[in-house]
Amino acid sequence: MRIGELARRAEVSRDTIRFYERHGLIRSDTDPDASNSYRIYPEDAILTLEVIRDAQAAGLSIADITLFVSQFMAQGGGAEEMERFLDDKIAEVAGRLAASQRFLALLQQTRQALARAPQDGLNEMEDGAGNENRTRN
Amino acid sequence: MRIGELARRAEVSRDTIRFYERHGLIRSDTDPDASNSYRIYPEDAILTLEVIRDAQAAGLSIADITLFVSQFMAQGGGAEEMERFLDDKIAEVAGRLAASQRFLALLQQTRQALARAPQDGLNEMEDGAGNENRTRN
DNA sequence: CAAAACCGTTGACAATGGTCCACAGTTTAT
DNA sequence: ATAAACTGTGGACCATTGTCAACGGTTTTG
Repeated sequence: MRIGELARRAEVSRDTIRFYERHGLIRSDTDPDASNSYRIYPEDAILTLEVIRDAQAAGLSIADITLFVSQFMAQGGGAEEMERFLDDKIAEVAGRLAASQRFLALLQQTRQALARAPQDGLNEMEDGAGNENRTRN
Repeated sequence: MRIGELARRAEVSRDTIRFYERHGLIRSDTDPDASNSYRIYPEDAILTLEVIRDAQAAGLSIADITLFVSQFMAQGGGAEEMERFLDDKIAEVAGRLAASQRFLALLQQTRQALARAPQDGLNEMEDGAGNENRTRN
């Protein structure tokens, strides 16, 4: 598949694909019996792009994702270095997940309070949902 | 409290606090009966900084957090605009949360495969954990 | 009373993650 | 066969989220 099709199917821009490729996240080849310089992307590039999306949502940098994808897509023995890396990232992502859940709850509380009291602001929020307002600390 | 104490207690740098303040996330006052120009931060700035941390982990930009915090910390009637904003952010964060969970599972699978097969790479991963490898799509 | 630690302001710098533009060549549709 | 759509390359540019260095003033500590 060529870059345009990949871009359409994975819903990212061509420039983004090239950016990822420069950073080692995606791989492509040239068709040897072609006179052009067009690059051919494997089908699984779509999957890779989906993984990249999720990894970014989980807060990983391009550099980290590069490392992960190379391990994930490769056949390569287990290095201890890689184990440490994965353990680190698992802890990191789990932490961010917890923070996101806290924040989502806060968003939802705030939304509820707004719906209940379209007039007076949010101080209607009953402290029954983890909102211990430790103002005096 | 002055900036140094806030920085220590909330575990962010002074520069970061000033950066947030310039962007309207944090508020402070000057002590009127003081000859200096030192700013005084309220106790709840610590809470605000904690919320900022969670919100960032959840993927919000500074601009979005500014909007949210102003609504969250203020007494101000419910604008429909704010309701739309909150609904948007709830959807966004929920989406990222799901993506993060998918990615965390992938990380854990990869880690497991690495532990099980320290030699041969990951192709030992049995497809029994949501790894439908739709290469031909 | 000094020195050390703190404070505010300004402006430069940096890393990250792209996006855009101009150019020239290639393929596809009409 | 010709226009429209696609492709690669190179480099400039952008927003975001801070961080750092320098300067002069203030407070606290020894």
